[in-house]
Amino acid sequence: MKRVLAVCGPTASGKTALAIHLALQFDGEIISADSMQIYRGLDIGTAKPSADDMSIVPHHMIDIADTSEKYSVSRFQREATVCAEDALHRGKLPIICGGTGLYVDALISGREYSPVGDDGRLREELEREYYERGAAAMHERLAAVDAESAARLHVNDKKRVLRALEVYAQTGGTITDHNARSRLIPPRYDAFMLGLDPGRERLYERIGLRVKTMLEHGLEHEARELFERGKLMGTAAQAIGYKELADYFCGKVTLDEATELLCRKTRNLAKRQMTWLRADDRIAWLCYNSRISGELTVPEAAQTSG
RNA sequence: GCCUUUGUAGCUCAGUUGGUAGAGCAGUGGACUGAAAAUCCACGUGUCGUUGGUUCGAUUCCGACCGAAGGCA
Repeated sequence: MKRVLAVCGPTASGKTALAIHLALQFDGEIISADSMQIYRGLDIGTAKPSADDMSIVPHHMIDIADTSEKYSVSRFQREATVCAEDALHRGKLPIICGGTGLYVDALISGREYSPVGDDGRLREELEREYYERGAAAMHERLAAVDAESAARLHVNDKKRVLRALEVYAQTGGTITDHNARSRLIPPRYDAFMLGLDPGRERLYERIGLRVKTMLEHGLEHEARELFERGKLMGTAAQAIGYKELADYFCGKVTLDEATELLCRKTRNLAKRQMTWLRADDRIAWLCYNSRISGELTVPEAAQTSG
């Protein structure tokens, strides 16, 4: 089976630096699996690799969408697979590097997403009904057609309840069936997955420092440009940093408050990322040593544990 | 110096007409199949500022003291 490498870890754990070292050592190319680095213009706030980094090692799946576009896992799966295949054909080692666990998994595992996407109209309609009739009513409706999904999903899990209803309405089949079939598809790559875990305390400290650096590097200016041009829509509007600063530009909060919120949201994100990664037993966790700069060397990377 | 307000969970604050207290946020754990930097779920003992008094019983009433904010001199 085709072999690939994956570098996983929460935000600010040093993935980018490690991936570049590995790419240089093993003649690899980096495939970013990050739902926000996808977007052109979200540079500082997403800690995108520098132009230098990208000139040393080829990077894929970065700057491929406009911030006004919708993006989705399924599109990522399609496009990133093309990149990985292309790299393999050229004899390069694909190194998947990114903090979006769902995207990493979408590329490695065989799992396929439901053939139907977000049909704007239908989703709008479901949303409207959700507000008119309430969460319980929608959950009950799901239970009538797909009892398993209903049992699995919490009544308040609006996003997933609505998606399950959407899939049923468009395909006539349940998402439960689709998922079951999807699970049987073998993985598309033999992936060796490395995990980076600095530990909670150190991670939070690094996040604080990173936010400070981002602001020094002009995050406010970058965010203001996008904000004033009304360019942040859909998925990109969810990007941490940009949305907090937008509240500041609107005068809803002070810059200090926005900064504090930015740090907090990033910490919340890192925690969720760790929850996702911990549940993945394919990951080999690295010994995270005292080199907190993130400049891990390859021999250190080879010292896997767990 | 006097008067008023105020002191309850890491933070912001509810509350108990006297029977030792609860929300939001933070934090921790978990989930996650076309929004995933999103979304959802679970977890709340803290000398109720200190110290006397009244009371069967006080965080709740009264006094003193300490801290904070405001007002008057």
